[in-house]
Amino acid sequence: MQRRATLKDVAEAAGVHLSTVSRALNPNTAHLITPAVVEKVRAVSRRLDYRPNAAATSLRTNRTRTVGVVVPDITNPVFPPIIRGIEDGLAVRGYLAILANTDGGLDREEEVAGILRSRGVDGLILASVQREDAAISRISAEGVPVVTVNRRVDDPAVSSVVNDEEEGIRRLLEHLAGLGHKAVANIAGPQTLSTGAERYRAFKKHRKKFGLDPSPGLVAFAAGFNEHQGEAGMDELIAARGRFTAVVCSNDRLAIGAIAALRRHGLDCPGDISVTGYNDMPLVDRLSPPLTTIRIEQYNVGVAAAEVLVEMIESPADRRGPKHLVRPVKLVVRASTAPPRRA
Amino acid sequence: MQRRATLKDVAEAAGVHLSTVSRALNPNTAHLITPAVVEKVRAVSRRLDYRPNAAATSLRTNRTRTVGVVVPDITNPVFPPIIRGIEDGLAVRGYLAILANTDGGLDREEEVAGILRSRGVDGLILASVQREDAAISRISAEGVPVVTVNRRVDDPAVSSVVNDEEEGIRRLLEHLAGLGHKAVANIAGPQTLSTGAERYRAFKKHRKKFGLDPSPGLVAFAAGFNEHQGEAGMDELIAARGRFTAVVCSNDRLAIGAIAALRRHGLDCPGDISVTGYNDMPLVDRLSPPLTTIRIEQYNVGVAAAEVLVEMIESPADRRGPKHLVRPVKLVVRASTAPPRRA
DNA sequence: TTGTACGCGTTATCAT
DNA sequence: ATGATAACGCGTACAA
Repeated sequence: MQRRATLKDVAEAAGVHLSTVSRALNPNTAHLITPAVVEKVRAVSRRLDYRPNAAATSLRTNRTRTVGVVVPDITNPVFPPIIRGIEDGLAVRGYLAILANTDGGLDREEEVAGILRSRGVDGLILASVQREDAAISRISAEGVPVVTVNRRVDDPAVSSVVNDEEEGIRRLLEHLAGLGHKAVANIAGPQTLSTGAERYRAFKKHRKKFGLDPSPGLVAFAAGFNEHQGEAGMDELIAARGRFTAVVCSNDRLAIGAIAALRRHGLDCPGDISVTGYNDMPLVDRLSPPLTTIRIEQYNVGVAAAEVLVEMIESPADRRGPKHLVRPVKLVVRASTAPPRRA
Repeated sequence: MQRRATLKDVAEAAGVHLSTVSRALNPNTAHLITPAVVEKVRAVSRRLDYRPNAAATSLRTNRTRTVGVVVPDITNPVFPPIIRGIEDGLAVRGYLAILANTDGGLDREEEVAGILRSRGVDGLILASVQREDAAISRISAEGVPVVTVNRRVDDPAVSSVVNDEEEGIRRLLEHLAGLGHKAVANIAGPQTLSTGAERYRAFKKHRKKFGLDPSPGLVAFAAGFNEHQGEAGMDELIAARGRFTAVVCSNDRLAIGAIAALRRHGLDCPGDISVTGYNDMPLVDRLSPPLTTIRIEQYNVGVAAAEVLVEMIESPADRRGPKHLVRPVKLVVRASTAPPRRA
């Protein structure tokens, strides 16, 4: 493993001073140098395969061109497309992503953010936040560029890129009402997460607008966005003995669990009960039945978050207002929804 | 954004010399310092929330405690669990992962590896390699710690952590033969990838051992590990008009496509044709029919790769032999396989 | 046991 | 237009 070439090596080989090389190689300062010299330096640098030492650069500049990306769990199918968008969005701007998982814990998130910060990341993209997230508010207030993605914190000072939750739920209820459903139940997600809370709020609001049965027994709250909680939620709805012909689930995984529970109770989806999801995760189009759901622009949400963050990083700290982007969503109708059975 | 505390700040606050602080805070050198002083320094350091500047440290030590993780596409459901294993394996050893996607291109992989190296990563974990991968062989030969995961390169000098492909295919064929199948077709994966090649080799070998029909018309080669190629492969098998009652697919995504093609041809799985996958990706247990497949220890493979890499990084360069780990696999029988229909 | 001093590879300021 | 030089924050060989 031979030593990597440094500025000094290039300078000696090119017969100029080290600082001349530095300037010639830096696009922002190359104009200060005689074109011929620039050419020569470039040639030598290429010949020696010179690569700037990132550690030295960031020691000087206080920049790493690296950002921390924090997710609850990369294994959750919602996140990979978002992460991919983030990485691509960062890459075109010359940034790299360090990825970390928190498993949803608030303290673990703070710990991870700390580790990332001491590695000198230029900013943080967080998919792991809860609505009340004091640590994140504090970090952001300290001037660290931060943007949340997919979810947001209640504190409006923290930038975010999220999906149009209200419109998604509205479209689902419109679809179900259009099919003739009068009583639509809801398996709501965790209310500590903006996604769970906003979808639930939208559910209540638009249920009323579409004239659907407002009985409180038609709502079950899931403690987490997973299949197990979806099963439990459906069990709860059935045990409450309310009458409903459709269930809006706060995300796809809850819907998958809900459908499994229906099956366990000898009920057919969509024959007896229609079920909807949210997110349009990979493979939900291949389930049985294929899931009617809301497609979010997972990839674009990621790209947008990267853009917002890089802009924050590269703009002067003083005129950095928080930015809040809301991405559009789309209704995808598949076979898990059908008109209600005639009474 | 107030300035972060440095060694100097701590030294002044503690009334000792900067180098004393450095030693006191470094576990390897703390024993050189009077316990009382160590205590005091630690206290002050905590009070000032001192965090070593990673750039400065790595400028001195030539270490970043960061490794590059290169995958074809994080969006492919096979990879997230592996990546999660890698990250957890790295984290406990104090390393962080920078993630990058290549979309399968060999030149893009080399480019990415270059970017990562110039960021000073201590090593590389590659899930993206092809069997012939000159760039990787060269990088590894230059002394950069490298380990491939899930796949391997033909060059045995490059360390790897892979799954027991032969045993997986053997178990599948044993299962199918046990059900009474006599003619089992194969949708083989890309032969440029070790997974595709090894599974195909094992298929030929064990097909013979189990006395199954060896007709060449019973094999279709897929150009990629995706649903689309699975459909095309099944179309090809059907068009070839060979007789078979089961199809072993080189991975789950091919199997998903194959089942879709069967349906398109008016055939039932497993009624008319049994189908098997490989990998046991998330959600394949919820498909219709739930997929019989081989479960690989995705998470553990990742953890093992992290271990191997860190060991390479931290052991003296001279006695670094390549290491090759093969992880066991498990047959998971679900509903996509059944006895052949009576002739 | 602790202090001194140098250098890691850059960027940026100053002078020429 | 280019050269000299200080400084970024840390680790460590050497001296005391």
